[in-house]
Amino acid sequence: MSDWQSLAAYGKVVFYTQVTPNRRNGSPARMNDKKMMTLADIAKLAGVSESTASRALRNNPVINQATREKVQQIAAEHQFKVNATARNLRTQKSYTIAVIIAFDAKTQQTVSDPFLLELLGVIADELSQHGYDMLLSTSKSDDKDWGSYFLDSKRADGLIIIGQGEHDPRVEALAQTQVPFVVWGGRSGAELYPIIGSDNRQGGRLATEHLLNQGCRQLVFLGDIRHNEIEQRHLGMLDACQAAGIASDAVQQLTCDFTAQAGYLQTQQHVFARLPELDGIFAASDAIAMGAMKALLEHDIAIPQQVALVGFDDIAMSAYCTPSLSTVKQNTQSGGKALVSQLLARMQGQQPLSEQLAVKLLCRQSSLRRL
Amino acid sequence: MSDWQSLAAYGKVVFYTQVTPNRRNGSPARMNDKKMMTLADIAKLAGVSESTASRALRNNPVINQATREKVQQIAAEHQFKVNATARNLRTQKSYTIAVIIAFDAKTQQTVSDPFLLELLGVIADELSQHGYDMLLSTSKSDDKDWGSYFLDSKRADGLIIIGQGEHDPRVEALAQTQVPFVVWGGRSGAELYPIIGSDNRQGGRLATEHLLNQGCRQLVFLGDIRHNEIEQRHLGMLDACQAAGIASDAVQQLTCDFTAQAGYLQTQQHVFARLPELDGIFAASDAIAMGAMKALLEHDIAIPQQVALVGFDDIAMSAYCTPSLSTVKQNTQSGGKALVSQLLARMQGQQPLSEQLAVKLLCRQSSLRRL
DNA sequence: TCTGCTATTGCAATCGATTGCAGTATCGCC
DNA sequence: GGCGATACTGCAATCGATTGCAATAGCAGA
Repeated sequence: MSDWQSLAAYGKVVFYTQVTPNRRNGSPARMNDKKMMTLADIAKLAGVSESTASRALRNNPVINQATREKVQQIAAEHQFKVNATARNLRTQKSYTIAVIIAFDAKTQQTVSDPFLLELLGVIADELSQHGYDMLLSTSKSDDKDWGSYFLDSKRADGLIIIGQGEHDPRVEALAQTQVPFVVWGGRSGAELYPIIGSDNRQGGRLATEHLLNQGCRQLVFLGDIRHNEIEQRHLGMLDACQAAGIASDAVQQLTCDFTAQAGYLQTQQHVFARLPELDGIFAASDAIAMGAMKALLEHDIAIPQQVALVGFDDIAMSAYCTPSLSTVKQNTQSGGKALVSQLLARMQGQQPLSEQLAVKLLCRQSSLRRL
Repeated sequence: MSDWQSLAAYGKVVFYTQVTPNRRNGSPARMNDKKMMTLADIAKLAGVSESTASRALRNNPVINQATREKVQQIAAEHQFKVNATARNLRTQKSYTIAVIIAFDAKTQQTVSDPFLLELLGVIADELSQHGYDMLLSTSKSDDKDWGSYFLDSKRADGLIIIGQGEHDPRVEALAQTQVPFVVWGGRSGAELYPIIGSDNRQGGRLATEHLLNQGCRQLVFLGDIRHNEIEQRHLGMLDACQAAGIASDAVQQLTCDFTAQAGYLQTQQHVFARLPELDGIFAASDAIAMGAMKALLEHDIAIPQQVALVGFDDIAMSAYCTPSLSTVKQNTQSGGKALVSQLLARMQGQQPLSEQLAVKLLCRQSSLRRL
């Protein structure tokens, strides 16, 4: 922001766009878009009643085949589109799912974590494949509580909540409702709603086992364990240590936001002090890991020889930093699919399911000591 | 995808979520959410007519202050939310803007470029601040043409089209309509619709001047100039070279998608051949630049001493790779704001404006030869 | 020719909120 | 006490599509 102050001088360049008079209404004979076609117009043109027209357009077999085709053809000719609002009102459905990206109240920043965005993309595709539109909301101006805003107002038929889910009272509240929703995140235990997420604990275990295999003995965990998912990753780390007979005080946990910057700062402030004993870092996200990597490299600490580093997520950049980042890959593809299919199932009154998706360790340069 | 085949063995773990009987309908006395409150219910409870209730809720001053407060209070007590569908139908507005991320038909991949996603976030915030909902659509299943799908069906009141805009016939077609829409991208000349974007040519110029200042003389441009924005960046590069009296054949342009992978591959395949003469690379995006950086480092080419590198966008990671990436920063904040405000203005019948936003060169390690 | 079906189509109510216009108090003032 | 103005409220139409139920026509079988 302040970065941009120097630009005040530039100002911004504004052009007046040349506009066509907008009366390019096709050939003179046809007057296509006079006002806006309604079903009634189509019915009239086809010489049938509105009800017949409606049924014909929806391909209701009770209507004579010939009639159906005729109506459909006329509708197509006039590029008639059913008014979604009217339909929604009548049918009491919106064919829309609201996706809510909830994030920290403190770091009032816009959705940023690359992983979440990747997941978001998958969800978008998946929803559209099922014929649903997607209403996106970053719960910044969230005085309005989501549930009622989207559901009671009939803006959406269901909710998908993603975003690093610190225990959110609003979600708990939703669970008391019969609102259909699913959450991306980590299972904390006995939630009353379906949670889809990676097997974070297993991920933490895999990453840590790998670090231990590489000979690391003094570890740091970078991440905020107040978040369910992160807590699970941390627990997985402890699991692995315990299994390997490593003393629990050999693992230090440093709280850290989901940004490269946070990873960088935390590393500078707390990690260097523990050198040279410290020899392994497990970061709760790739962004954090990349920040840590930067800090380490700046201080000429060899990665992975001196300190081995593993991240989480496998964002696109991970393979392209230097050294390339070892990480625990989350399967966004099946994650997005699961979220959508569970929600849809739930909307049809089925029993809600939680799913925990398998993860996979990708060993790259940042942690592989023996080639 | 194939990455995941090995996981078939894992399968996925599924839990049955324990569900409360859902009849936790508050205290026995009050029965809140029997069916679903409607305006009529509120009116009845308040002892006024529907029309009065409606006006009261909208704070229409024609209604007695006391009446208004009473109705509002009752509505609040019962957590009544106006049915958006009904309102939209009646008022013929949806208070919704559709954001369309159009992308290459060939690289059928989901929205991925970090820059676009950042922009998307800003737009989301901005829209919600103006009281609009945001309908997000990745134009993958785009047999349905956007314009009619969203506008004619009254799903949205306006369109924002972002995504690396290769000349898209669909956009041109939209311009012939009176559909309100704005586009993020580069000006190609005489568009008939408002385009908001960075001053890409200036950006290209700045980046190139900087490279030349650092002593580079043989340059490569990595990017697909069929995209307006990229073409402008390339033109800016040529501008700078010409101004500096550099022969135009000293600049080679290599077509490249918007991914780190593409940047990596192109660098491997075509850049190495031109070493050691080649001494500067200007990449059309930071992702591309990071791919190129990876390839260079793998071949032990010193950055910036041997080859200096500049990207474009200033995505979050740019500052945290090693060496940190010099880049041309686009101002997503004002970009998003401009898109929204122009669209809203246009929807109110105002003359559409195009805007070109100032950019800023950030010199970091990847190009700064003298410290 | 009459009855009973079946195949089609249309009538009219409905979804829930908004709003132009008309109706009813209430009040001031002559 | 009477009249017009002012301040509120309510009636009823409307937005555009969907759908239960009734209506009509056509046809076969008795």
